[in-house]
Amino acid sequence: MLINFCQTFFEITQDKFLQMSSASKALTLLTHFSTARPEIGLSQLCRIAGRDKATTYRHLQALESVGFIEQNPATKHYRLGPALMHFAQIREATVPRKEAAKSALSALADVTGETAHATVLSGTTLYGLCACESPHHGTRAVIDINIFPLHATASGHCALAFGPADLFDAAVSSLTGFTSATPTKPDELTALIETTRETGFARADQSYEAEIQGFAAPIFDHTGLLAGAVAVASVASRFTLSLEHTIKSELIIAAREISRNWGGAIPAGIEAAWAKSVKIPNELESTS
Amino acid sequence: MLINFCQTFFEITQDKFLQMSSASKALTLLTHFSTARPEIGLSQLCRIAGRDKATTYRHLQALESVGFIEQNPATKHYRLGPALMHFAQIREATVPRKEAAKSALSALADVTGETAHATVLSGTTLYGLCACESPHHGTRAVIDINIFPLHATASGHCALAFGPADLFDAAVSSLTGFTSATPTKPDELTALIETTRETGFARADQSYEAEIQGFAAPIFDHTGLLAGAVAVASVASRFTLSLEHTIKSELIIAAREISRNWGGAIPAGIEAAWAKSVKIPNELESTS
DNA sequence: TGATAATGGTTCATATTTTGAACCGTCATT
DNA sequence: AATGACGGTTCAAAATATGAACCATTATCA
Repeated sequence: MLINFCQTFFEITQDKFLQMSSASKALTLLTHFSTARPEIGLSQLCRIAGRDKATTYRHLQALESVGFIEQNPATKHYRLGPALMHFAQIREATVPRKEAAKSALSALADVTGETAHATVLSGTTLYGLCACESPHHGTRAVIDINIFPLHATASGHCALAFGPADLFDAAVSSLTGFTSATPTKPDELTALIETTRETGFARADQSYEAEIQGFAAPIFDHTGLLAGAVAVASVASRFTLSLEHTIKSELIIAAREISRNWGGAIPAGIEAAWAKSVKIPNELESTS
Repeated sequence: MLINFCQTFFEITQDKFLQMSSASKALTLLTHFSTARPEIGLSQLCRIAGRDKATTYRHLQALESVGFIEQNPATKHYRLGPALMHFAQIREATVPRKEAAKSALSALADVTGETAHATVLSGTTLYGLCACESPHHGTRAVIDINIFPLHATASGHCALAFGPADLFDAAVSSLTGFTSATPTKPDELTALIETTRETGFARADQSYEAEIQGFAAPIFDHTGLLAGAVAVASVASRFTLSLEHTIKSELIIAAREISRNWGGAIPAGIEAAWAKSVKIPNELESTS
């Protein structure tokens, strides 16, 4: 998100820097490194970051002094440093993934008044990670399944839409019919996946359990690949357009937060799809 | 009294920070987090870092704004942030040191039956990179990935013996005594370093933890300079001359392999020292 | 319970640090 | 030999960092 922000709103960043601390300015340099562009020279980085050479140089020196950046002695280009490995290990020990998802799910369940849950993709299997029920209503969805069928659940459609391509073969190989609405033909499934890709959300309209409306959004981890999905299961009888809007808005927030906590970020394409399918802006928590 | 102490302590630390950039000062706050102390409150951190509360607070804000720190909403304490996972991923993709070291460490742990680990030197700090325990014995050393004291660990002695000269000053400035065998006088440390240079190995005889014998060999990267160390921590009670011989032989192999994977090579002088202190030839895989 | 001390967070005048245009030396290209 | 791109450096001007004192809450405890 930070990367997108910096690259997209490039002209604004100069103004932005006026109220940034020096440390933030230096650290922002790190966001320009990626697996696609792992090493950057001084002049090149100045151009990318849109900042003065002397300043950029001093920032790099500061970052190098604490091991966040190191210089390739052969090319004089800079790259991310070894200290990052060290701190990442402590971070992972401090905030394990499940723990990190819990707070987001709790908020999601609380605001929507419905049951929220998160799933994790491992190979071609989608496992339930944890669920959070809202005490708001007497009737509510109870998530007690461990393995989520790819073809019949909203989380599964997210995985199929944004995960590795080989998932589709795995899905069509067992198109079990759970309800009358379960997609049991490959074409039906393809259409649902296509809709999911267009909107950034998956919707399962009583396709796994009758009376349950499922909505899901994808989550990504540090590999940059789909790591799982976050979903809300609501009772169909009290479903409204207003609730749908709330669920979608909150799913975006939750998907962003969980991805962030897992060291990943929502790809720009999905953010764009969300922006189109949900009208309200969602930059609430940035640069607070 | 307490005030006096605080002020003198403060002036000392202040000297250390005089020539540091603001960004470095903010980033050094991160070094106070560890698996043993994963969350730190504001006041507590001020005491640990010996800095002003307002300054520390602003530094934390800066770090939080870029995701290097986050606040536990429940306790208001600070902990390492999610951005570290992101950058560590890119770093590892750029320079896959950890991956490169793993296989060698695994073999080292397997053959010696003891715990093997690798450390990385960044500035004047020696970080733990990864550890590999052998399932061979019930009791074994457990390496809590952390910062390795230069004066008290075998890896540290390797760094002092074969790394940059300014490490020695950094080491003598904090000669903390961990056990009765910890070298706490510069002269003692100098002697140990000298032995390390002569043999090409460092040996830490219960100088960091009681009952732990540490052996280490230096590893070098593409810069031609010392990059870190590879070490074996064995339980003192089952230590024998035969095991020492095995450890040294295997350390040579591991140090060569890791250095090679990191784009470096063992300097001829150290190879010569090894040849003298371990009788069997170890030129098995060279110039293949 | 009420007094006390510790906590996280904020303010503002002071002065230190950061900043960037211009500069230097080197290297590869023309 | 001229050119331009590169990494790196300098110094006056200006934005930024600093810390003592302050506020509001929250333990702590007599």
